[in-house]
Amino acid sequence: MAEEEYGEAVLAIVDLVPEGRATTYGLIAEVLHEQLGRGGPRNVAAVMAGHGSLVTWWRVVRADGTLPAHLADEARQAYLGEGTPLRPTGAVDLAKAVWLPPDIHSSTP
DNA sequence: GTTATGACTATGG
DNA sequence: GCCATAGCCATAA
Repeated sequence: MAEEEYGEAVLAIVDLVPEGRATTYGLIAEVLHEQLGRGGPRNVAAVMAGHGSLVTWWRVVRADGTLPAHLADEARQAYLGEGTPLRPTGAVDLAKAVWLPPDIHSSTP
């Protein structure tokens, strides 16, 4: 159970990512692991695969700023429209565009 | 209960 | 710089 809760949490964080920025599966997974006690980049990806269409999925990239082949093409257009810093390789320049997810473990009273 | 799979990550060649 | 392997976590069959 609680798959929805995990999914909601993932979608919520993704929805919080500001324009022109991006975050990684690992970071989201790490924060969720603090909140829900379970975590894994694979699971975050699994949620995105199922509910990704409901959020700005292109703002979530892999640890090196790249994205799977079937998404890179569409994500690229989104990045151009939002002004997300990209690398010559077509990947997101995480050095500038990285966005740290809200660490509720320390921010929330 | 066991096996297979995945929008992942880190390390080694 | 790119390709292959190992490890990890949860879901689905």
